[in-house]
Amino acid sequence: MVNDLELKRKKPLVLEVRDELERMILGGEVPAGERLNEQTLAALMGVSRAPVREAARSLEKDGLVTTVANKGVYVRKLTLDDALELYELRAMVFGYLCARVAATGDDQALADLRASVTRMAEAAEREDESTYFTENLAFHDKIAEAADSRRVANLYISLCKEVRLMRLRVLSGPLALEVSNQEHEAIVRAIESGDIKAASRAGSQHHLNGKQRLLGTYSRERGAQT
Amino acid sequence: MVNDLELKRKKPLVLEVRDELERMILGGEVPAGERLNEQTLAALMGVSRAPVREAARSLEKDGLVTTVANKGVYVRKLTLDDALELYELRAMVFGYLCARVAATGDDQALADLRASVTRMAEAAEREDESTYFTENLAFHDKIAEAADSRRVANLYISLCKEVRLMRLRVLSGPLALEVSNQEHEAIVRAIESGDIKAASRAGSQHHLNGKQRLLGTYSRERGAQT
DNA sequence: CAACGAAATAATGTTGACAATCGACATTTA
DNA sequence: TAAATGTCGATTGTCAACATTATTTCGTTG
Repeated sequence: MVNDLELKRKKPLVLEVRDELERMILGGEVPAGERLNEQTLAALMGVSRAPVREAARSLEKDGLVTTVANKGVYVRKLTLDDALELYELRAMVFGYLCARVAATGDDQALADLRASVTRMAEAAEREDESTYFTENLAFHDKIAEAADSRRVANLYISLCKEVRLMRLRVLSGPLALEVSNQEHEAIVRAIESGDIKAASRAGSQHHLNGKQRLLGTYSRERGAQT
Repeated sequence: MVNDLELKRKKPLVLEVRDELERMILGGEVPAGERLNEQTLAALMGVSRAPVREAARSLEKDGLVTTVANKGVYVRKLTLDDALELYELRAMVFGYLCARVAATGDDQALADLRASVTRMAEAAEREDESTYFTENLAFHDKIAEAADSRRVANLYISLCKEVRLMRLRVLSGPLALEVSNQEHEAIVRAIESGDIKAASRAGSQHHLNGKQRLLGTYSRERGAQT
């Protein structure tokens, strides 16, 4: 079976499958707790089970799925406590990354970060949550890249994906976007000033504030439901 | 005792292979940077290539090996900078774990920790580095367990294994053992007192001190070599 | 003699088939 | 009727063989 999709593939097949699965999970196409059937997925993507297995193991590495022996892999279900822990862990790691960026100051990276903040400000102005969401992810990825520490950067990116499992739009409403981007602004300023401690604090605080926002939305939802 | 073997066989084959590979790597049987040949290892252990592949991917998850597409998996080679970063990351994560143990205070766990410190003190007294080394690992694992946060605990255990890739005996000499165990004592005291901040500080400081000890041995070695 | 290139070699990537295992349902028995 | 047990179906775990890719070797050529 020769199709154009096969001709298009330059990347290893496992990565294709991995990205597709990740997209399905983070996009919410498969609900949390759902089991991923190997041969069903393999047939769906027109590949064998082996790449699907490997991709699933790769996703497990990022905490997106959990594997149970002889039973299969399940989309991870996050409890509120799990999420809160992830926020604290992310805060620590992100603070570290920001500190490193401040220490190794790269002009090009800083310019990119500034531009990203500007784009987010514009999106916030237009109340364009979708664009803000995408640009927000890119901003954090840029900092991870600029920190020049692949090990920690990968960890941070993993943690961000894990959090997305909850599928909560903590950043909703024009005010939330505005406040969030002010924190980005503070982070960039701290990095620009070269103040390592300040950069660490600003980075940590950003995610700790996110944790508070999460708690806020949760208690509001619980209050509204009951 | 054939039954014991049969029962042990119940353990998933992949885990058997994984543990064996991990032992070989951390034990130094295969040097850093060496390529792991799939079929050679498979033949060596009397299994197929599939379990070896999966085990290798599992080790990659823990940062012990790196995979290069179409080339194979290599035992990870740590630079000094990598190691220093790992020490800082470990310090943050361990501080978090200690804080959680202090917050959730479990009497049984605390008793175990105290007993562990006592055993290390005895080993240090006897200048029994091997026993101290083993008990030291167990002590840190116990804290990770007691923190009741599997996600972070797994991360911490991974980081510890990664550091061991350098195969440096930072803890050598009776004085080093003594000093190190005083830090353990301080950690346990902080946890017992329920002072969350103090526990976090003591935990972090323990690994930051380890970082300094690492730097010390490195500069000494470099000085001796040149 | 050096340098380039093609064939040979050896390794990983991928596949389909077989075996082991688990959960569910049916059957038997007290 | 309820508990225990046996059987069946579905799914993961494992294997050996094939395809593809990277490396090495060796012969040819400038």
